[in-house]
Amino acid sequence: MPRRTPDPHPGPSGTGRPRTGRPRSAAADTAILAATREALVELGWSRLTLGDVALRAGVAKTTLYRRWPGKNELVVDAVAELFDALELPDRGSLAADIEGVVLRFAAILARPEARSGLMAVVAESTLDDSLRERIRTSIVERQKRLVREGKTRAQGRGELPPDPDPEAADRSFDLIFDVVAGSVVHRSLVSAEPVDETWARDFTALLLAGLGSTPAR
Amino acid sequence: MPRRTPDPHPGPSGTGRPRTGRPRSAAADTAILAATREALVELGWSRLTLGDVALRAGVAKTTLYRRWPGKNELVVDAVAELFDALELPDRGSLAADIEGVVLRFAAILARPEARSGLMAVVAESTLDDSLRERIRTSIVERQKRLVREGKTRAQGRGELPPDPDPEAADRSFDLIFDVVAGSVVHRSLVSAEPVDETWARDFTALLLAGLGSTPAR
DNA sequence: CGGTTTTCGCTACGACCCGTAGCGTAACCA
DNA sequence: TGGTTACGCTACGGGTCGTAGCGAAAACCG
Repeated sequence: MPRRTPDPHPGPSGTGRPRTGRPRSAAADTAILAATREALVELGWSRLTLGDVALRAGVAKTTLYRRWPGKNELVVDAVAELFDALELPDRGSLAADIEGVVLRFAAILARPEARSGLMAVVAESTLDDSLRERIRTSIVERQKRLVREGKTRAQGRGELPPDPDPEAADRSFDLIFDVVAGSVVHRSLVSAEPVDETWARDFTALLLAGLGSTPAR
Repeated sequence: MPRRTPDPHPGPSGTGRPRTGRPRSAAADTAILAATREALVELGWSRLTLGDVALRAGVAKTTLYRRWPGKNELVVDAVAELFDALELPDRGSLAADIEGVVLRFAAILARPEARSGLMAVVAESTLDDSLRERIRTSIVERQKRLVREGKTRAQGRGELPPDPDPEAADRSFDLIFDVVAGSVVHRSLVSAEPVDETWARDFTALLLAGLGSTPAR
């Protein structure tokens, strides 16, 4: 179930994991990550303690520290699993696809474990390069696939013009990703107002046609 | 200098602040808020302690607790002051105005005290209604003025059509605010890539014309 | 099978921070 | 000059941190 060796936290000696000796329990990994999300729901980020997580997961606190360096990395992995469920629906038109993925994304962000966990680790990552890299590979890069998929699909339908060159295409992917994800996150977490069908429709209209055309459906 | 009585944290007795007795030191307020930002830069959110802030500010820890309920509220106020410096430049066209405010907003977000502080309090606010309200009034609502100002200015120039009714105008304000602020924040903090002139230009083009037209300048 | 290696659960520990209470002093007002 | 509130300081119980040390369990290997 864990999509990669959940991990490492390279043991005190050597880099690669040894192939001899007692293997680590995979069940413990899933139990710990589930317990982390559960604790995030009930306690939020600041009151979440690793001792409590270990208790919920039914493992010793030391076991937890053998696998993750600390709270930050643990929560990144726990939250990343939530976003892996995201998929891009094929509803026949670019507008309908965008509306669909916006609503699905918002549904994940509506869950308390995602709300309190995501922003907290982003905040911590501003002073921790390795944590930032972990977020990048575990969450950000993994979800950019949705933009690539959606855009090429729209180009195949003829709804969007092809990109002039690959370099411009990459810039375009990154820009669209930040605009879509950023807008939904900001609406949901900062403005703290619901991302409902009405908002998704208005947002999609703005993204497709820009400010120039008549706003508000 | 503090734009409102920095606050309350209503004393043990009564609601309004009494007009008798020794008044609170205004200098202490500014010193505490400055010390908070300083500590955010050096320590980040998680390692910031109120004892340390009090030490830097040259006040007793108890003084700090008499004015703010806790770390969350203190950081909200400390960060809010940073965003009050934001202004909307008048560069003659809607596109130039947007590019300008995006770059100014990004410049504030580039400061370490804003980066680590803002996301952290947003994370905490997901389980704390009063904190969310404090963020709303101290930061979010205060900056929406930029959108209102920019949009009405553009309508005056004839660059944007007038809104059909006030209710639609409000929805439009909120939408644009979330898109602009959210995109810049996401690019800057989550994707962790620079908001430079190139990105600001690309973003503005997308916001004005939408995905339909040829992307990438 | 006995030996090796690594993980696991458990306990205990010093270090740090929290948030509050208590007290004497300082500043302002009537 | 009293009355009232803010301030600095000290001290405290309570909680969490991250680590060390131990014996037992679980895999691999000759």
